Amino acid sequence: MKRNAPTLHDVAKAAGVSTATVSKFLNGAQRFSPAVEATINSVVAQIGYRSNELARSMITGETKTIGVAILDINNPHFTAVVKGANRVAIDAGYTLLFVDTEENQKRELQLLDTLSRRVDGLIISSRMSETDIKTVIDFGKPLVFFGQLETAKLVSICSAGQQGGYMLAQHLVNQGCKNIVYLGFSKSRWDRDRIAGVGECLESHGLSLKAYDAQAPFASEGERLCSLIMLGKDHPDAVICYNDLLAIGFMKEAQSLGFKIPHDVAVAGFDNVPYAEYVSPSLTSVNLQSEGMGELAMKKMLDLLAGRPTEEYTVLDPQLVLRESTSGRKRHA
Amino acid sequence: MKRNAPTLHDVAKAAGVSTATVSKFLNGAQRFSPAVEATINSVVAQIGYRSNELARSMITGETKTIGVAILDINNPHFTAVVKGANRVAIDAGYTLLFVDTEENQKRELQLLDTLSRRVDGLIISSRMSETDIKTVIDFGKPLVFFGQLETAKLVSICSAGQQGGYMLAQHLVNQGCKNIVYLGFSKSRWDRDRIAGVGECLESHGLSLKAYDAQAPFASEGERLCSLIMLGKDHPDAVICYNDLLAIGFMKEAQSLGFKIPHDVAVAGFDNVPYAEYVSPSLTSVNLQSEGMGELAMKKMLDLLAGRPTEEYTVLDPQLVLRESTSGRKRHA
DNA sequence: GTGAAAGCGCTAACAT
DNA sequence: ATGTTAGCGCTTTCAC
Repeated sequence: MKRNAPTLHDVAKAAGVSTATVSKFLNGAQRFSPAVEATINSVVAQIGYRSNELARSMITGETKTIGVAILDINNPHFTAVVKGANRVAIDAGYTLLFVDTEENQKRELQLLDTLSRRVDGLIISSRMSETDIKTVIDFGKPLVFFGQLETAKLVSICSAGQQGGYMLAQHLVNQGCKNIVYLGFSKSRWDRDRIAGVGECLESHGLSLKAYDAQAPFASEGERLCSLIMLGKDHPDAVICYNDLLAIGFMKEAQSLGFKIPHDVAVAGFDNVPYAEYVSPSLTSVNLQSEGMGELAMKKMLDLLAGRPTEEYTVLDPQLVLRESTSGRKRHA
Repeated sequence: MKRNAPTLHDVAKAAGVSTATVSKFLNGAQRFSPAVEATINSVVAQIGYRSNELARSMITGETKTIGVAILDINNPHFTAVVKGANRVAIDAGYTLLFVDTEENQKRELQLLDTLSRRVDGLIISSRMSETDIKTVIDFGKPLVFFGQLETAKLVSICSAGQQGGYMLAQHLVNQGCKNIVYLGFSKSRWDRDRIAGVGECLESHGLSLKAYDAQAPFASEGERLCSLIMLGKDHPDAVICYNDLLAIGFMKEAQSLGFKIPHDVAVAGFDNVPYAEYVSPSLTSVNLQSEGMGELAMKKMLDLLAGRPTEEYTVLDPQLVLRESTSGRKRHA
């Protein structure tokens, strides 16, 4: 364990050449005589020289690193996004650095600030205001954002939540459901789209929609709100949740309360998290292509970095994934 | 969107003072006359100056950032570790940077190398060889490792997997199970401990243990291996899985095959992931304190960074979390 | 209190 | 093919 790491200078001196030579050679910017190259190589190996990336980045202005800010690393939707982005980044020779912004929403801007200085670009999922987003834009780094902004104009990606909501509602109506409620999470940027789609569909069938609002998109909130939703007079025959986590919690509690799913109440969510398949009954969900969103975000980032043109606003298609919680039939293979 | 960010120099010039003054003031290293301070403040606000952390870090040698390498961000165990570490880091004024090493095990060393150059310390969860770990140690950054190493001497943390295994086995024996198998994941550093604990307990009861090995610690592997385990002659009456994910997959498939859990076969796992509570039947698990591990790792890192003494090797106590998959009774509140 | 000047470790013209 | 020389933006003695 070295205390003072060897510098380019040390290598140059030991190899009897100039720092410029060592620098160029090590960066593959230029070839040198075999003798020189060999000497440099051996010296590097000998003294265990490793370039100081900080100094290097300072000059080149490049870190070969992309920052990804996610809301909650415990949420499978976000981890899937990260997985997708990571894969693309690695293939392109970039490293992904993540920060989890949930634990400290107050410091989110500061966190992004810190992150932005260490990376070449930022991929952000956030609930912050458009004003704050403007601040982030002013950090001056290429930016890819999840979700559509009203005022700010930037590269962004989203899933067609409205269509997803419509699909889900249509499916439930087809199953004979008449009294459908939406268990939402209004703090999220996506909530509005989803409920709008559901509402639009129901309206077209002459049905009305009642909505509840969760404080957090967690299973525990689904559990908490279940009795409120199910133990009033004429309980709903279907519940569409803002996400799968809420739905999973809701299902558990509903079953504890003695309801049969989907017989007494059908339940569905959004995100198609892996666990949707493993709960009982398995959960019908709208696949929003979480991983695909991550991949796409990273691809757009690479476009931005390379100065290639990239579509400003991309919408991914949702897909209904039918399972037992709304069908009662054997789920599709 | 600024192209060239303003520098300390710009601030100094605009404020009519020297760069040294601005630097010292902004870092709170020294007080100046009210007039000067006010001018600097207003100039900074005006031109939107932000310190270049790269340049700063280059000199101070500090980044106020800790790198965390995790095996798979999709695994709830690891995300919990991250959550715990993140909380402690933020409270101490540090930022956490994560990398997911799964996608590219071949490049893991390189990834850690890249990461190590940008952070003050490294917290690592890895399956790499002790030789490779030596290389990481030579990066010269403070290091906290999850898991005990045989040769390398470094600050590390682990859960008492052996005790956890013993507890689980004892519990199943108490429930009357006689034919217990272990569905392991031998590539993991923890697998050996867990099976050892299980084996030790069974041996003390004159029972033998059969073991299977998964290729990955995922639910899909649990599903895949289920028929192999359950459809031979005299199937086991209890299956202890390396982790909850395997157990969840196994349970789903076992139920598809017509087995009742825990009546026909009891199932248990390790990690106590959030979803263990939401599957049916709910899954008995050994709580390894994932979040606590993350917190502790970060605390040790802070000790290291501050030059405080810290226990070299810490073992966290496991706790059996009893649920329906092994008890048949109503689960504990 | 305030500033001049010397670097941190590296890259990038521009020589030679 | 190799070296010289400026910095990058910042901190930090050490003067005044």
